[in-house]
Amino acid sequence: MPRQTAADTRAEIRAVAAELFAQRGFEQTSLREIAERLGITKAALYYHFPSKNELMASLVEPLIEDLRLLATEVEQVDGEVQHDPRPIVEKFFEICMRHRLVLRGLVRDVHAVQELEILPVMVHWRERVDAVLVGSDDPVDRVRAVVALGGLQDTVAIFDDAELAVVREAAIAAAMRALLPG
Amino acid sequence: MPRQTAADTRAEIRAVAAELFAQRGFEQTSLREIAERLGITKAALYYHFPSKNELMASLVEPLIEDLRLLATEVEQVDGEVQHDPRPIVEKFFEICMRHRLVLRGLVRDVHAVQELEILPVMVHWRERVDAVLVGSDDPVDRVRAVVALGGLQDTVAIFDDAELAVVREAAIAAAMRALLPG
DNA sequence: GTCTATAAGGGGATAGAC
DNA sequence: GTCTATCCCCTTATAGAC
Repeated sequence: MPRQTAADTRAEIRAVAAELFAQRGFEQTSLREIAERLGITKAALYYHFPSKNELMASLVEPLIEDLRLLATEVEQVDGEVQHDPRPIVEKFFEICMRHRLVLRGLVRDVHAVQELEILPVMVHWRERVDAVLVGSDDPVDRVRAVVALGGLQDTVAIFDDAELAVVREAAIAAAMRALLPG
Repeated sequence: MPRQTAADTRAEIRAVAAELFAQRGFEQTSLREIAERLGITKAALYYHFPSKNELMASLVEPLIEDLRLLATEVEQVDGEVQHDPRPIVEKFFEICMRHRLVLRGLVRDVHAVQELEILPVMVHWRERVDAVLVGSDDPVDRVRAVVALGGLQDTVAIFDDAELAVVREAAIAAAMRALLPG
């Protein structure tokens, strides 16, 4: 079998891109630097991805999809039975963990998010999850969900991977308390 | 009196820069665009600020100073009497409000923060406030402060100015609950 | 699949006229 | 105080050879 297939290179480009994006943000990561790390040239990147935006979008799409799935899932359950917020909070934390490299990149550079037009999409799904969590779309209620989920997102962005495993339960517990009506 | 003094222009540059930085992040805001909005040229900016970094630093310094004051103040009170976390949380929220334009810029582009070498400083003061709030510097305890203060910071970044006045009390209450030992 | 070479444009910054 | 003109670097992206 070949030592290096197109699929391999594509995966390696995505991995290096995700790492650099997490460190510097999208706009500050140049195709030159991605290529240098892989020992290939910029031009070679264009064989695998038609543009830098397409490359970025291929990293962000799985996060968007997971948020969309969470929102639609919790809305269905919400309509049928009395919901318990804890599983939703836990699932949101897992999504942040799974996509933490991309998330750090997004937090560090929202400009790319605007260019890719994913900001409205993300805000949309977050708002729908917020509404289920607090049972209302009034800002005065929603702010509890913003503090809870925003606090979790910051936790994933601030602590390193080893610490995250340790603080997981305490972070979710803190978010649950933030959610309670005052 | 003159229609346009140096101090006026300097203040206008800072105001426009802060607004653009909040929208786009630091690196994505070019001197060209700042100059265009003011109806002057890039070169004219260099009469008022020696470099782009100096201009950015002049926006961020007041925030840093307020964080430093908060940290040193709460550490002194902490040593003398049993502290009540609520005034600290309220003061942190006020600082976020006062510097919300700069804060939005920082959240959107941490690369400039690295370049200006203010990230270690901010992390330093945040950590010291965290330690006072939870009475420990163990990550498992500290994460409660990260969720609480991070949640407040996200609130200021997400809601617009009109909404912020309304959700203020609910946000602080949610942060206070996140802070409680689990 | 990857290369070299190059186009086209934006960035920060400076010199010197007015 | 602000201008015009310019420098040099870096960026994304493309054409065409191998």
